[in-house]
Amino acid sequence: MTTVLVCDDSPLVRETLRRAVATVPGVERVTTATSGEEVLRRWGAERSDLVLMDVRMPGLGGVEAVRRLLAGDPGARVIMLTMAEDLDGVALAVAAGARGYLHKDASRAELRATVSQALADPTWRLAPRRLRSADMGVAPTLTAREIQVLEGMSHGRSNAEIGRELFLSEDTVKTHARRLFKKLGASDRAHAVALGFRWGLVR
Amino acid sequence: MTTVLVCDDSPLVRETLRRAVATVPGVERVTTATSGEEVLRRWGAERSDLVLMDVRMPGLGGVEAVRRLLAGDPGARVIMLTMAEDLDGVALAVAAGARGYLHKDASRAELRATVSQALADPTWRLAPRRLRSADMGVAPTLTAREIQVLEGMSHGRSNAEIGRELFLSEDTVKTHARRLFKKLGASDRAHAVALGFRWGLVR
DNA sequence: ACGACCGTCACTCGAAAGGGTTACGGGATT
DNA sequence: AATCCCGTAACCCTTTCGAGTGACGGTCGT
Repeated sequence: MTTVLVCDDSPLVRETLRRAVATVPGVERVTTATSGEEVLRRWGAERSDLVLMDVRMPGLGGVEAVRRLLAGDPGARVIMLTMAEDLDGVALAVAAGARGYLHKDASRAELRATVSQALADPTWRLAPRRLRSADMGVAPTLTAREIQVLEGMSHGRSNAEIGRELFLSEDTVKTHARRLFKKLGASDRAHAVALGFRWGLVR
Repeated sequence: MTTVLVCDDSPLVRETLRRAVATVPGVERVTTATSGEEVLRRWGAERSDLVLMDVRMPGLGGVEAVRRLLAGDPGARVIMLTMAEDLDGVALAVAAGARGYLHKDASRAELRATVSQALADPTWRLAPRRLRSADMGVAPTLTAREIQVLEGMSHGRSNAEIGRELFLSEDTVKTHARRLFKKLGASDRAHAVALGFRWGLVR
């Protein structure tokens, strides 16, 4: 019985991953956990062949979870999930024994390929993958202009200021703003900036 | 005789690093190499206590150089140098046995601190350095209330909504908002949310 | 060639936001 | 005791935002 355990605190990401992993040939069961603590708690009773775990989680972080998991079971295979370019987190997790990592905005195909390979080869290590966001149905695609406007907002610029910076009229900036709000599902600029950070669109 | 080996193909970077490392207390000699091949070639004759090596180098890359170096001498201590956010390179190098990494745009102080620590403690591994925050100092301290308000903003709530949620008047929310803006140095709520994410105050 | 976006700009209008200021009771700190 | 910060609340006043709407030329894919 080949099982994969997906661990992420965000229900949205968790479900997306679960569904994607479930389509990998050979995977018979996908279980989920919402925290590192839960993974450790359940590991004794019910092990998985592969664990996909978020680097950043509240409470016990992904790195520490990997460390403890491998301390108890050196054979466990873990792939870390990372939102943006989380250098520290990934490096620490790999040092702790994670087999590799995946960006959360990887395509479904890439995700499946990596999971498939990790399951097929028990000695598999680190096939880094960086990819697009659109395929996961998670992160909205903003145009270059919209991202520029969003970045301006994240720096505390007013629409007029952003306009001067980008040589646009304030009205044009407002149009871009409205469009990116709609795409992100944001109710105002503060929300948009937050979502931008959460999707890794801005830093 | 404590010696450090700096390996980078760019003369400019190499010299800068050499001079910086030379000022670390306890370091008696700093040698340089321009390629992974050179490091391996000279390692038999003349070992160093610590190697600083660029991840990206022409010919034998930094990752492969680390792998081969450690294959011949498992006790060798290597810190990788990386230009930008080179997730793949760093992860691979760490997997290959590198003790840690440093951004090339790290401050002199950061570099020296890391080298110093690596030399002092032979078991040293991965003291991740987040340089974004390094030059900013320390995160401002927000009160619990202020963080609640900031979180409300990051969820796209208006002041009135946040007030209803926290059983406060809108005016009180505005007061908290104004105070947290001042603490963060934010010009508006969007900026405040961005700074909150950058400081790790909200997620 | 025909939508579907994208980038650009304009106008209106009501609803928020944000600055300044004041105030008062309570902790904590000095 | 004096002071500083916090939590609460209110008032005024100006600026900014955001929604709605319309428009026009360009590009891309079908």
